[in-house]
Amino acid sequence: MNWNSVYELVKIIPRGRVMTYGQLAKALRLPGGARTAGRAMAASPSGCGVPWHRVVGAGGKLLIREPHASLQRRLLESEGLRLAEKRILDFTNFEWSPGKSRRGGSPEKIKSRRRESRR
DNA sequence: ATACTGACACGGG
DNA sequence: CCCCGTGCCAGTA
Repeated sequence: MNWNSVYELVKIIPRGRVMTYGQLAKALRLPGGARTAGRAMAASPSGCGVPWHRVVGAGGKLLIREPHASLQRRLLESEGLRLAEKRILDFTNFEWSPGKSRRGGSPEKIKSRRRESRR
């Protein structure tokens, strides 16, 4: 599969922001949903401009296992994100969506938008 | 070719 | 709040 689209989207995730696999899948309309997004990220070339560490599980959960888990945590902390043992604290404040390129340092509150797509 | 696993998400206990 | 099971697609053995 051509994960190029996925990588492109991941590349445009601003520093200090994160996106979930599900969101990625929805944005690109990937068949299979988050699973496919996860696969794409797993196949993402290391150290090639793809900030894979900015992609996390739903709710900001850190699903990646070692040896990349430590690296991801370190990178996220480096970007100013506060991390718990298994998830990102205040994740809702850092969740980024394409189109809402809101730069300004302090993320605004995100409205509770769930279940938008209803066939 | 089939079977199993995997950087997921959601529902239920 | 936590953990477990299922559905999904693609890649590898």
